[in-house]
Amino acid sequence: MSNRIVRTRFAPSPTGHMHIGNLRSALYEYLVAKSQKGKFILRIEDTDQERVVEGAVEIIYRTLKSCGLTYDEGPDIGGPHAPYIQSERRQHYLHHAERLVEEGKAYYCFCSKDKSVLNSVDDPADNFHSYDRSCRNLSAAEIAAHLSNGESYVIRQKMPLTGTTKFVDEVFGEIAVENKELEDQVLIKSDGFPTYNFANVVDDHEMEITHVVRGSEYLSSTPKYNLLYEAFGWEIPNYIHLPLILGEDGSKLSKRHGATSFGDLVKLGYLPEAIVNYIAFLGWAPGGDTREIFSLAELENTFSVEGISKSPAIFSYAKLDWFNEQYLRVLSPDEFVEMIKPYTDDVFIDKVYDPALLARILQTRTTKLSDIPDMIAFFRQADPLHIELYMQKRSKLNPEAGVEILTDLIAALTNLSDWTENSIKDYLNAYAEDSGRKAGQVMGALRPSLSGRSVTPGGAIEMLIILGKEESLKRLTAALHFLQQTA
RNA sequence: GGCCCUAUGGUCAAGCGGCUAAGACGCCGCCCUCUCACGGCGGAAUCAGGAGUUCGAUCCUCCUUAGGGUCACCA
Repeated sequence: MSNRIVRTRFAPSPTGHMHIGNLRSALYEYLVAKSQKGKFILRIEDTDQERVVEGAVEIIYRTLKSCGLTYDEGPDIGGPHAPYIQSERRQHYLHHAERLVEEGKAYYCFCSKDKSVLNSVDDPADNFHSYDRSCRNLSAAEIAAHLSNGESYVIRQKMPLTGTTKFVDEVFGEIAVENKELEDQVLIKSDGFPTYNFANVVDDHEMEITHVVRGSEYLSSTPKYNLLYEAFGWEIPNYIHLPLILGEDGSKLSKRHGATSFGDLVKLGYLPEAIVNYIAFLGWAPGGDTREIFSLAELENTFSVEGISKSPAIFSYAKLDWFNEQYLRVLSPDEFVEMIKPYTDDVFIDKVYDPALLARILQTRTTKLSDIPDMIAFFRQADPLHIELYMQKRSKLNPEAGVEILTDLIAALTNLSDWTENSIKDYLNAYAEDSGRKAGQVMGALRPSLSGRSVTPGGAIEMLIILGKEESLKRLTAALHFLQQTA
């Protein structure tokens, strides 16, 4: 077994979006396999026909692709165990279940759905009781009678009534459960489809999955799976259960915590690489190494199961922000220009602007791409002016000084023929010196006049360039009029 | 409620019987600086509680407490 090639699988159900928890499972499944030169398999679990969502499978493909989690076998690329979609594997399940029936390890159950479902879901009296096993010991004649009536049925596994089932999880250690806690689980549903529980075991066995990696919400049902493996005489896989991801309030991460799907996060302008890097660290740490920025390839080299923690981790948007910033910062200027283009184009629309300069002032200031429009909206249209903008203690700027500075600068800049950073900078510095003002005061008068804001990305000079001479002078003039009328 | 799991700063966490208990995010302060950022430096902040075991417990055991998960013809 130890020499066997490691095979893991990501087995999502096509629900229409990729939840962060699912993606984290996929990532760890990938890493468990790839860190040991193994194979990573994608399998679609669509046994619940009532929940199939159009286009959901494509979202799964797209997400894995943009995260770099390439699989060695899967529905769209095939493989030795095709098909990789459970609904196309129907013939793989029934005969296995019937074999168990023949061997007396499973039985037909004719009880109504209502009976078994209502009995077990939340009872007002807070009682939780499982299926009463009333069909467990039907006689052959009774079964034949039900069958000839055309009654629908499910196939249930006969669980042992006594004893305990234990297994060793690679993260959580030994887990033991009393068999009497386990109910006679349904293997085949009345629509003929296998349950997830059953299909999962059959597929994992047939696809030779060696390491089952999944969230710890499956921990307590794992003994049921093991009992199935044992009933078939199949080898039980290694288990690696992952700690849960919680929302900031400590409850299971869900929509009310904000964006919780990969697609939502990308839409907000988080880079896939940053998301992957961050969720790799949710529930795992590389031990002595204090680095945090890891590419997927580096994770493949560093990852080990020993680093997985048992306690649940809280998903922190603040930390994700930091990761995203790190990835944004190390982009080359050209890459960054390309990346923000859709957002900046949206603001400038038909106006010409200098994308490279804009990118330069944004790159160290951007947390996530979707923040950009608000940060630069004033380039399109300045915010309304307020007199407070011209009252700055540190630079000793007041409205009177503002009037003087603007008056001087409008005249001078109008005559400045070389509208470039260097030339404007030289002029402004000279002006500050000549007029006996601090540069901060001059710039302090320009910033709000050009933007209507006291805080802007970049400095006054960059704004002058991006806005262009004409627009700049227009805004400065408007600001001067505002000050003259208000002050 | 039964069963299962978890417990180091606000968050992610290193630690795996002996340490002034790493590091990161966030927060605060200082420096840099035309604002804000970036960058640099510094600071506050943690072993849930109680019994054991041991010469010695963050680390091992038990109990308590607090969280979480699970009890479907959903995955």
